[in-house]
Amino acid sequence: MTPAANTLDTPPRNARERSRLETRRRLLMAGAELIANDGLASARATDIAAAAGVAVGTLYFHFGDKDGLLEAILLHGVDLLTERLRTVVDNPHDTLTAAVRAHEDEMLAFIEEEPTLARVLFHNEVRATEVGTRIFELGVELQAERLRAGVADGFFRNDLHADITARAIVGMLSAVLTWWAADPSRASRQDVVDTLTAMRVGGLHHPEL
Amino acid sequence: MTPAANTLDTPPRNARERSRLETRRRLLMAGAELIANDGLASARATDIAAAAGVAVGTLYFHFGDKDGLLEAILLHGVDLLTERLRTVVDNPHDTLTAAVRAHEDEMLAFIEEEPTLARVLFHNEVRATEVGTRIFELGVELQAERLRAGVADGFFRNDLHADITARAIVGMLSAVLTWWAADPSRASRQDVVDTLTAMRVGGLHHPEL
Amino acid sequence: MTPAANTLDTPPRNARERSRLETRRRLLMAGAELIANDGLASARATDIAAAAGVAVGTLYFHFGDKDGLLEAILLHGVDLLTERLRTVVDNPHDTLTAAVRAHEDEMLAFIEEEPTLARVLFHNEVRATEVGTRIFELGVELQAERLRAGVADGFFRNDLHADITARAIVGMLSAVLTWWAADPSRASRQDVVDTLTAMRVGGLHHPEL
Amino acid sequence: MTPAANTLDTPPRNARERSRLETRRRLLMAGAELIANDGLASARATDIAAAAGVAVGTLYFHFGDKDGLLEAILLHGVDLLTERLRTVVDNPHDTLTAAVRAHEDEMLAFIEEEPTLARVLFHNEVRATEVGTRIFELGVELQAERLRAGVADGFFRNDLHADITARAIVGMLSAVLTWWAADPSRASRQDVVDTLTAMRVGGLHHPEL
DNA sequence: GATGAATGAGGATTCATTCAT
DNA sequence: GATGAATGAATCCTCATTCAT
Repeated sequence: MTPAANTLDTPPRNARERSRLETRRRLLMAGAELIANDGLASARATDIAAAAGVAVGTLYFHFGDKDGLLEAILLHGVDLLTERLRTVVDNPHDTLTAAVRAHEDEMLAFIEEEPTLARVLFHNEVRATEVGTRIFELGVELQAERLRAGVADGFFRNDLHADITARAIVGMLSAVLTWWAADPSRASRQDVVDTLTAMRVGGLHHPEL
Repeated sequence: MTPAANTLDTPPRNARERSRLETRRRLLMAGAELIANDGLASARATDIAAAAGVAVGTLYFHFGDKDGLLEAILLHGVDLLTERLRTVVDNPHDTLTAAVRAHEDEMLAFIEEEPTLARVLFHNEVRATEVGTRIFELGVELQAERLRAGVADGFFRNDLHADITARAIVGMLSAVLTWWAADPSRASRQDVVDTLTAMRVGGLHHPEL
Repeated sequence: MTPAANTLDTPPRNARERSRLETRRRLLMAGAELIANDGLASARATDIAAAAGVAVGTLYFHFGDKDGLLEAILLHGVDLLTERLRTVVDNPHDTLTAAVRAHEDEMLAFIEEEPTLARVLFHNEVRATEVGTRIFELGVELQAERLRAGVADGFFRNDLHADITARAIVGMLSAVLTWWAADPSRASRQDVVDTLTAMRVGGLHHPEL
Repeated sequence: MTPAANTLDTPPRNARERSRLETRRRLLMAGAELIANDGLASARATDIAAAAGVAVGTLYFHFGDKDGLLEAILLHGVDLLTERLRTVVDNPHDTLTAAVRAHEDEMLAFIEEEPTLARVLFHNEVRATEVGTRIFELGVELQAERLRAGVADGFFRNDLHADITARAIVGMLSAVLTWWAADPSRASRQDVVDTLTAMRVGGLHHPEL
């Protein structure tokens, strides 16, 4: 019933599909905007649809329910963020510190360049949602894998529990980025990056180093 | 109209006051129980009152509104936790690691001994609340002060921004403790303490050490 | 949460309970009125509450949901009808025909004296409901027992299947009474009673054959 | 705009018309299937079209609206059933009982051989519909005529009111057949036929009385 | 102090139907 | 003939809160 979700895989074949994707995109953006500004609970389905210039039913046609819209927004945000981070990971870095710093830097760049999306992705009310939890757990999972890889490569100390450490890192990032995304004027980008990098590197390196 | 909030300061004078405090206590416990088990949104005011064996109106008499009850529960939890942590802080520790470990240890002990209260205090849905945010910010504030003191004492590196670091630490603790409080069988207490301690100590010590 | 349902068992103890029962009664009657006149689907919860002079929430407080109200109305109708029929059953009748006729007569009397309730109880839209089906099946059950008793007493032929026969009888009554309750001017009470009695007692052929 | 309704009268002239009729048939069958299994309210127009392998618009092109589809299904069912019953009526029967029995027998045969269609034709939810009522009243009308003919021929007693009796008979059949069509394993075909025949011919009392 | 019946604004969701392509 | 994305009026139900007793 719901139209195909994979927006990115195949280019629109015809005018009708192009228009459908355009409508979907408008709903996504309007939803992100309202949620970022008013909060999740205050963002009524009707308002989002109106902001997107369509009828409520259209929102439900595309996303099933309000949670479906939220999920689509979050996944889109994750997609964009992941894309950016991939380029960081692919580039070689001389030191662990440099690698971590590049990572944090990219995150802050994402927040600056996609402030609306970022304020939804990093949002306490959203975080408390079922969908939000799923995304958070996804992040923990990814982080845990990266840690295990780092341990296998000998970069990280192996006496830490990857799952718990991963959760600690994601929790730390989530708290700081949520705070900063809500109002980047609270601290300079440099300060945030410095602090997060120091926290992550200091905690992870071999104690004897 | 609302009875004095400071329940703990002065002992009940007479039978009437004792009964009032008893009612208040029952509401507090029933509220914590329902919120811990069903979540905040599912814990209806009416249900909490029923679980406490009183009428809804009584809940409103004692706490003003539902948020008032939540706040009272959280403050009670913070009280108990603070009490425990004070003994840790007052005891001298040989090393920073020992001090931090004692701190984390006490937190986990609190979760084990007051599981219901802990599952409210460390709860994503609660965290997203206005009251929950206030408590969180309180924690950040305390942590920041402790950090600043540590820097002044020369224990901590002074190139980190206390506010951001404090937020990172509290976010990290919040994420891990919320996860562990929901189901302590997920990881051994030892593992959690080890990981949190390593994260906090590693990130904080002088790089050259 | 829902107030005690047994309205008839114990008299109201105090003013508050008396008022509660009065509200409940008003909702019951308003619901029956609107359903009887507009049909089930057209009788909006808000309208019923307004007709009863209370807020919608009050309807939900008393009956849980719209189906709950319908069920209460139907059970009330069944109660009244059963009460009447009991007096018929208790009175001895010389012949089977007389007994059956008295039974049908009482049903029509009920429809005449409680036209609103009757038009809900005997209503196609209501009949299609889950609750309506339950009530219908209740009638089938009762009829089947009566038949079995009649067979045991030697009044009825024993080569018929009580369950199927009971369903046939109730289906027949339901169709005719629904039709007549909707507009009693369609046929004289006498004609309806005569026909139903004849059908139940003797079938279609000439009595002498 | 709507294609000619009389599908059966004239054979399709060309490929285009054949395809149109095939589409119509597929919608009819898909509709019957979904309504029979999920109920009328749960059978969405979109789902029916999907099950038929066409777009919703096609359903509306062929049947005008959802009620139009339902009506077409019911009329098709009535057609098939009438066809069968005609052969019964045309055959002479020695006794009234034999005639009635043959009639009931044919009905059950129809249910067994066209279970899906039968479960739509004999369906409480459908019965409560405007279209369903029309079909029901059609049955009552036919039955009344047959009764009047029987009285004119001297087969039936003339002291019964044809209209009321007809309604009683159709109500009885409807209730029993709806029940049996939903699950024929509930009773043997023989038992159902026996009971209905006995009810229609002779009533409940001992035959010899 | 306690009670609990009553409130009613508020929002998500449904789904038959349309019409431009 | 067929398509299917878009429509939007229509209703149910929730639940924190109040206040007369």
